[in-house]
Amino acid sequence: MSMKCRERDGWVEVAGLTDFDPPKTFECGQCFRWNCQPDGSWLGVAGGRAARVRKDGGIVRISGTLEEFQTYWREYLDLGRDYGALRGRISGGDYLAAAAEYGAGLHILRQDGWETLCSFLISQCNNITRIKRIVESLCARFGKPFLFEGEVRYAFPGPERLAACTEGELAPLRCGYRAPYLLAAARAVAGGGLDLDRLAEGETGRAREELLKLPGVGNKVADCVLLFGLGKTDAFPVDVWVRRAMNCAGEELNVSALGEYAGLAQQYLFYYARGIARSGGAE
DNA sequence: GAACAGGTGAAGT
DNA sequence: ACTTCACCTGTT
Repeated sequence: MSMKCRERDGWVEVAGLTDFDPPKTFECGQCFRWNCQPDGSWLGVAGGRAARVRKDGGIVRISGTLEEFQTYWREYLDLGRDYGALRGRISGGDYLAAAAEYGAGLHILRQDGWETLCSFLISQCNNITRIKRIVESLCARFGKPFLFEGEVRYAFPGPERLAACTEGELAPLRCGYRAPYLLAAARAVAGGGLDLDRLAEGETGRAREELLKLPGVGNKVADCVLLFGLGKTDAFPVDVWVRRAMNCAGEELNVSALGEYAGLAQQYLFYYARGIARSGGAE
């Protein structure tokens, strides 16, 4: 897998990415700030900046400079990992094989831990539309504004900013009983009691234990934060969709045997199960 | 209007 | 250890 990049007309063009599919990556439920635009590009905000991503033929285009690509987007989009090779090593029966085939091109984004924690606290018992609305509202109210393509966008607010809020100030977000969870998480991170960067460097199980201490963080949210926000590819979040997929997959699928990249298998299962449901098939 | 939606935590068996 | 229920809100 070789990747060739060059900068042209405000975009970075990357050739040779045979296993990166923007729609699958942005629609597989891991992120909430990427949206498909009328022109077919995906517009997103991450790391206090914004970009468009698109793929035409075999060329992936990411707006911005080569410098920005090399220092941020390349890692964020996890373009250096050979997903094709990983997929070849996943084994767990016919259902998982079909799911992996279906999800080929999906990448696990290397998102910010704090943003991921907040996003998945908000996600509980919620649908994607509302999750996205609440996250955007949170950013618009408390995040740092910046210009992108002449329009104002908002960075995800840092833990210090949120820690300074009262529950009343969060009320307009309409996130209901999740508001106190956000505040507690913000205070833990801003106060230094919870160091997400340090957790990312340590062992998955240890990081999980720490996350589970937060109110509103159970197994599902903790595993999503580990996988999407702390780079722990062995984390395996189980939600309603994955549960359904696992029922279909039967005993051939042994989660504990999936090992270091169990999380990738989880993403394939999630995307497959939900994709089938959306296209009207049985679960 | 009731039921439900990508969960959690407390309380009851 | 396993089951049931309330939790805030928006949508069907």
